[in-house]
Amino acid sequence: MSKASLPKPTESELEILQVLWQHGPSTVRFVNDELSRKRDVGYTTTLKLLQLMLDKGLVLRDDDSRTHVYRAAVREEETQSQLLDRFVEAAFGGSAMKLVMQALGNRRTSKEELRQIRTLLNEIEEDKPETEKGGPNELA
Amino acid sequence: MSKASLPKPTESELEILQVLWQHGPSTVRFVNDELSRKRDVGYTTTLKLLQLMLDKGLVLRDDDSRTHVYRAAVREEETQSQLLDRFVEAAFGGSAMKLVMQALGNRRTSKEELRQIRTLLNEIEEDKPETEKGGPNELA
DNA sequence: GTATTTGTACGAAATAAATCGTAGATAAAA
DNA sequence: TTTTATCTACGATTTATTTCGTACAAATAC
Repeated sequence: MSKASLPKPTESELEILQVLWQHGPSTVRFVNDELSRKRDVGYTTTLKLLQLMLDKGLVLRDDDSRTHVYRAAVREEETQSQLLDRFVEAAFGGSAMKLVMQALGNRRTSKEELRQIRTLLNEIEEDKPETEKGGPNELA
Repeated sequence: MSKASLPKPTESELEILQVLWQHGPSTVRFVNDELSRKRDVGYTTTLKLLQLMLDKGLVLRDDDSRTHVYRAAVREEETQSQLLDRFVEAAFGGSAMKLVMQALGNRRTSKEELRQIRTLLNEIEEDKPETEKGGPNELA
């Protein structure tokens, strides 16, 4: 299995992955511009990060032209799921329920969102584990 | 506000906080024994960590007797909430909904847990925020 | 053609986190 | 009392992460 062998992205790397997930394959320049919208980052810092991520296998790149194009090598939901497991373990002592309750309790949730969750709950309860086999669910 | 000024605990520090939250005020020895159940940690490592956490204000200590007793200086739910915010931002691009959906979707959830969530959803919808005020909830 | 801009590579410094060893004090055991 | 165990303090090392400077190649502007 190659999945599990990929290293957990650091927080900075995650930021970059977010950009790639959201915008698709991008140049260093573009990624850096995106990151710069939030905080101050040097161009070569972003470049270096992407190079390290390439080494780690977190991204792939097309270097046919001088200006390289990077794209995510890991899937968003998979990565999130993996990080979520670690986070639940670290911060909530393994109780995903506690986390969900807090996430729901601590912020205002719209009617629509509540409806979505109810729908999901129903699906889970109806115990139809093979609704969309294989891949992660396509919700939200 | 002093709340927001407390630094975010690292992963190791969180492990220690979990012990203190779960067992109450504890000696270094006890904390270390607890941590050792999961992984290999040297006694002085745990000691040092607790000392650093004291500096940061994450724990308090009673050093009346030679064997110091440490206790959490931050509340569990507050800390979790704070970490949750950061995590949602970092890993889910700010979408708490995505996180909840994944947390629910990606693992087997018991009938009882589903019931609890439904109850919470009802409370949220009915807009009665004071069901069980004050104390930590007894869930999970 | 020369200068300027834009790009990659990569070493190295700055920062943060975790781990451990050793010293010295106190307490408990022998 | 002497020895052994337990405890705190704290410096130093290791490892991970982030950030940046400099060199140099290629493209673009003048």
